[in-house]
Amino acid sequence: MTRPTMEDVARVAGVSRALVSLVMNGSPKVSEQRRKAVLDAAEQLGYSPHAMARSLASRTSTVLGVMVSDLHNAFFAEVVDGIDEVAQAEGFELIINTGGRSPARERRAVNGLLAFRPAGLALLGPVVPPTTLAEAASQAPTVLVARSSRLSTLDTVNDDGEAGSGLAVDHLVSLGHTEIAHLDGGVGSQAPQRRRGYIAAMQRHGLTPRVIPSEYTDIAGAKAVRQLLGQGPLPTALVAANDFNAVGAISALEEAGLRVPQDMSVVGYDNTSLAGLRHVSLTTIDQPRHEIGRLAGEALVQRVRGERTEPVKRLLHPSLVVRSTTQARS
Amino acid sequence: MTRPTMEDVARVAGVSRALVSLVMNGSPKVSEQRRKAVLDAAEQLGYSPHAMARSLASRTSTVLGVMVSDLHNAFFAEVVDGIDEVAQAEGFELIINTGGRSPARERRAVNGLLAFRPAGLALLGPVVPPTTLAEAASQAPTVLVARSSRLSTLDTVNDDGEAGSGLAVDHLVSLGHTEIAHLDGGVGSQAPQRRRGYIAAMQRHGLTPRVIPSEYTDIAGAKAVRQLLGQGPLPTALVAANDFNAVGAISALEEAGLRVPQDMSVVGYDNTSLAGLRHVSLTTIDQPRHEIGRLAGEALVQRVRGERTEPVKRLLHPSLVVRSTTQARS
DNA sequence: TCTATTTGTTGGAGCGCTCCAATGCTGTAA
DNA sequence: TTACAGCATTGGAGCGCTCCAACAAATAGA
Repeated sequence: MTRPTMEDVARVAGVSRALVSLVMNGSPKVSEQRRKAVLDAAEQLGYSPHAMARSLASRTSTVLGVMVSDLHNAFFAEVVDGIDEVAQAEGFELIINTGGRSPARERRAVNGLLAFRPAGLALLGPVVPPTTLAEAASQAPTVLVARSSRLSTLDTVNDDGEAGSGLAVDHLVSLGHTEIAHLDGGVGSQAPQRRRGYIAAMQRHGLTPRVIPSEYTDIAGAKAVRQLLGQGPLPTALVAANDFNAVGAISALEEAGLRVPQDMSVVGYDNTSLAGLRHVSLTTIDQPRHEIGRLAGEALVQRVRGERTEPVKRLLHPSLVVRSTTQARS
Repeated sequence: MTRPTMEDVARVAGVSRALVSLVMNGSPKVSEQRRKAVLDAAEQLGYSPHAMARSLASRTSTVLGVMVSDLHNAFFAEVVDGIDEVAQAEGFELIINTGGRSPARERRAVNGLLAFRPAGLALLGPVVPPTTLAEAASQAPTVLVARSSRLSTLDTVNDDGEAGSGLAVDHLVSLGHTEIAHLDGGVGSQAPQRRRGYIAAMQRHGLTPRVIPSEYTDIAGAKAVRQLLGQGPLPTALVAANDFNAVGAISALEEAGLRVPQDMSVVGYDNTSLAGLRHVSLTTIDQPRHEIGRLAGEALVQRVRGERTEPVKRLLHPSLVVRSTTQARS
């Protein structure tokens, strides 16, 4: 199981180890004849360079460390996919671990990544304190996803949750709605931004905001609606905290004999695969998850290459996806 | 940005580099006094060992390579999560890349992982030909997930798709159903197993199988049902290819004025987050995704440690999750 | 013709670590 | 006293590679 080394290839090809190194790195100053001899020998022996030895000797790294706070979450899985796309295109490898939402575990995860002296670090939805972020950033170029930070050593990439809620409100207003309530995401990440965006948009339109406490689950969405039903005058439209919350809300509405969208329009948030099902067909706000990943990857690569030293704080524009749960006010 | 090395720590602590190495690896034969001096020096300098240098020098690796054919797929994301759990517990790191469902890209992905001389390799849903699998397995202990192989050098971990469909049929039969059709998954992975399981279970109960061609999407599920509606006598129950297919089927049934489960029982497959939504509340078959990941991780660790040399072919038992889309035949 | 320059090739040092044989040391038995 | 453990500690070789200075050979310029 012991694999051939550069030394072995050199011996078979009848050249020096240094020449093999040049060939492996595609140096132009190698004669065609020798290059062929080396490649043949490598092929014959089944040789491929040892990435760690190369990294050690060259004092460079092609590894990007990725800490995912929660891989269960489809959002992060798609972000990783976006980072991976850039990494593959630019010749980097991803080394991933997860933090399990606990600051202590997350810290250990980040240190585990740093032990590989990665070229860069991407932290997806980290829950560690800012000092830990600063510490990480001092060891390797770092990009933060789904968490903002004012630290000037960190790049950040985020969805503009405020703008997203604004889009939802604008859409409903354009359909003639004026009584629009928001089912709040509570402690969920991005929930404050979404609430602020909702309130700001309502005020911009001269309407009165109405925030119903809820959470990022379908159960909570249903509960919030049942509560709303017992509270006097109903709104004609809902801006839900996210898609799950929206689906819960819709089923509670239907149970109460209200039809969506005839009696109530509902907008979700996230454009999960759920929203696209024809059975659900939910009007929602699309967060460009893959794009977020790609931008995070690109930000990292730029820093690693020294093409940029200024921090980048990117706020991505979400977009409205109109499906069948919204219609003009009757 | 250049980090301290063992040499630096040794100088500060006033000991040799070798002693620092012993301390870092928790050797028992180091005096308390020196150990403390070393740890203090390390702390002061912010030193942490260089994982790649360690790996190179010790000729061992703590890296597990994971090739995911498709990270978009929630199934694989959860499997990775399971592998990660074992890896963290056993002191391994995961290095991940994706194959994008193309054999050529997948091959490159696997070679990229092998360049790091990982201790083991996990291939999740690979589409490469068996020879490539054999090649990979000859370089590092390898476990295959969501793909079977008779190769004796490979461990495999799979869900028992045949048993899963069998559970669905048994459940429906126990509810008094005899006209049970299967919406087939076509070219989807595991679809043949599910079909075979359905047919075998029907025959076991002395019933006539009826397979309707379809696919793993809600659109296809709806289409298959519309086709079924125009084809004479209806079954009273459906075993769908997967959850998405089932949801599509249900919405087509409802559009046609049939109620689920009163007029038609429907069973899904996969127990995705979708199925659990109260709005959907789909009776389905649960694949132990996390468990699959854990077992894959464990299989790998065992091989890496040399605790086992025999190949392991694990077939996990899926389980039935009864929700609201099935009821006794009226 | 002889010296410069270019081109292709090579040996060796070194990346940060581990591991082994060898070292000095203290304590105990003869 | 000498011999011999037993123990903590150390120097050095080496993991597989890169990179640099040095080199021989071929080419160009005078």
